Amino acid sequence: MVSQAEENYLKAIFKISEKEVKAASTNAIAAEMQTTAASVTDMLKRLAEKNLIDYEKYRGVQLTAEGNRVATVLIRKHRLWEVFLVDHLGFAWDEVHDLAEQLEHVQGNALIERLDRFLGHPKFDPHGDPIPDAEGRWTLRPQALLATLKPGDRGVVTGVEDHSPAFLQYLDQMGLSLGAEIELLERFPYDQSVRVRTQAGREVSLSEKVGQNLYVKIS
Amino acid sequence: MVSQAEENYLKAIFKISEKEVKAASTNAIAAEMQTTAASVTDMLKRLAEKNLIDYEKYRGVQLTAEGNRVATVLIRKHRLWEVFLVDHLGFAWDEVHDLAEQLEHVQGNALIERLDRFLGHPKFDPHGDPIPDAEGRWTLRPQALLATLKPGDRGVVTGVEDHSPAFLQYLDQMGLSLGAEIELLERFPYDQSVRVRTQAGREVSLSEKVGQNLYVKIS
DNA sequence: TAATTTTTTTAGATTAATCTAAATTTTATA
DNA sequence: TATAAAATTTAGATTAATCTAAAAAAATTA
Ligand SMILES: [Mn+2]
Ligand SMILES: [Mn+2]
Ligand SMILES: [Mn+2]
Ligand SMILES: [Mn+2]
Repeated sequence: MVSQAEENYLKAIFKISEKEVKAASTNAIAAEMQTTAASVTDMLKRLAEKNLIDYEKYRGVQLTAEGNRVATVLIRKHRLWEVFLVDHLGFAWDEVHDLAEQLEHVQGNALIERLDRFLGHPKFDPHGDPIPDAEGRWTLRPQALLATLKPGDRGVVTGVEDHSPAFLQYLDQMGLSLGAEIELLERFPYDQSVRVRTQAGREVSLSEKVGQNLYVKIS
Repeated sequence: MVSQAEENYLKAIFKISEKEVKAASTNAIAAEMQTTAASVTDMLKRLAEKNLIDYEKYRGVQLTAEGNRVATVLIRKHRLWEVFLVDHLGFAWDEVHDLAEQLEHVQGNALIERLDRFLGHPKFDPHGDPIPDAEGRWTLRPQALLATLKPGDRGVVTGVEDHSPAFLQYLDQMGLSLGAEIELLERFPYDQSVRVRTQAGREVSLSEKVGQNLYVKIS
C-alpha cells in the first residue's frame, strides 16, 4: 500500500526529475511539497524502505521503476479527472487543479479505465499537459515557448508552463485559451514584450513573463 | 474541519439513529464501523468536543444539528457518485459502494452541485435509496417489504435492505433488478417462501430472507 | 586549504487514529 | 438486592505524518 502522502511525494519527485537530469534534492522536494526539509528526510527514508526511490544520504533521490509507475498512474488520474471536470461538469480550466489533487487519490483500476473510456481516451488535459495511457506511455507534442517565436510566426496555443489560476484567467481575458490561433506581429528587444494578433483579429501586447509561460505549436 | 474518519463516524451514527429511536450506543457504532469500542469512545470525545454530537458517558450519543448536516451531505455525495458510476461509467450496482466510500470524502461544494446537475438531480441512487437535495431534504417513497405482500399483489422493485454484492447479484440473476415488475403468486406458510412472477413472465421461488430484504412499491 | 555558507539529517515533540488489556459502570438475573 | 454479565471507559502503546531546533555534512568562497 502507498499512502496519499507517499503518492504526493512520488509525484513531486517525478516533476522535479522531469526538469533536472540529476537526482532530486531534499530542498527541491521540500519546496515542491511546501513543507520542511526535515519532513522530507523522514518521508524519503520511508519511500526508500518501500523501494519506491533510490536514496543515499546527502545525495538526493531518484524514482525506482516502481516509484515511476506509481507517479505516472497518479498523473494519469489527475489529468483524466481534470478533463472530466472541465468537459462534463463545466468547470473552468483555472478551477480544477485542487479538486483533481483529491480525486487522483481515489483507488480503483476499473474506475480510472472506465473514466478514460467515458472521456474518449483523451491525450491531453485542459492545460495541454499530456495524459499517459494505461501502459504509462506519453504523447509528446512539438511545441515552443511564445518567447521563441519570431515576427510573422503563426501558431496555436497548446499549453502553459505556469498553471496558476491568475495566469489562466489572464489568458482567457486576452483570448489566449487552449486552441486559440495567434500570429506574432512584433517583438520589442527592450523588454522582450511582444505584440500578438489573436483569433478574433484582436491585437494584444504580452510581457516577457507571458512569453516564458505560454506554449504554442507553430504552424 | 471534519476529518474523513470523523465524517465516517457521523454517517455511522446517522444510520444507527435511522433505525433506533434511542441514542446510538458505543457498541452499535463499533459494529457499524468494524472497529473496537475503545476506538469509538476516543472518537466520541473528539466529536463531542467539536459539537457534532451530544455525548454523555455511558449514555450513548445523538447527532447535533450540525452533525446531522455533515452526515446528510456525506450521504448525498455518496449516492450521487453511485449514480454517476452506474449511469455514466457503466458499473453494475453491486460494484459501486466501495468507490463511493472514497469519492464521498472529496471536498468541494461546487463539485457536488455540478455533479448533481450533470446527473439531472436524481432523487434515488442505484439501490433505490433516496438522495437528499442540496438543502438536506429527503424524498420518501411508499414501499413495502416483499415479505408483507399477499398473493395477487403486484408491484415494482424499488429498493433493497441488504446492500451486499452477493444479494444484488442474486437479484440480477432472478430478474429482480430495480424497476422490475413482479406479481406475488403464492406464499407458503411453512417457511414463508414465496412464488413470484417476474417481468419476463418467468416464475421464481424466493426465500423468506429475500422477502425481508427486498422493497416493492405495490401498484 | 581553511573558513563560511548552504544543505541535509537527527533529536525530540505533537496530533490523529488506532489497538489491547484492565478498570469501571450499567444492566440483567438469581 | 446482591451477584454476574455486558457495556463502556481508561490506561498505555503504536504508527504515520508532521513540526522546530540543533547537529552534521557538503559545497562554496576567500
Ligand atoms: Mn492539475
Ligand atoms: Mn492539468
Ligand atoms: Mn453505497
Ligand atoms: Mn447506494
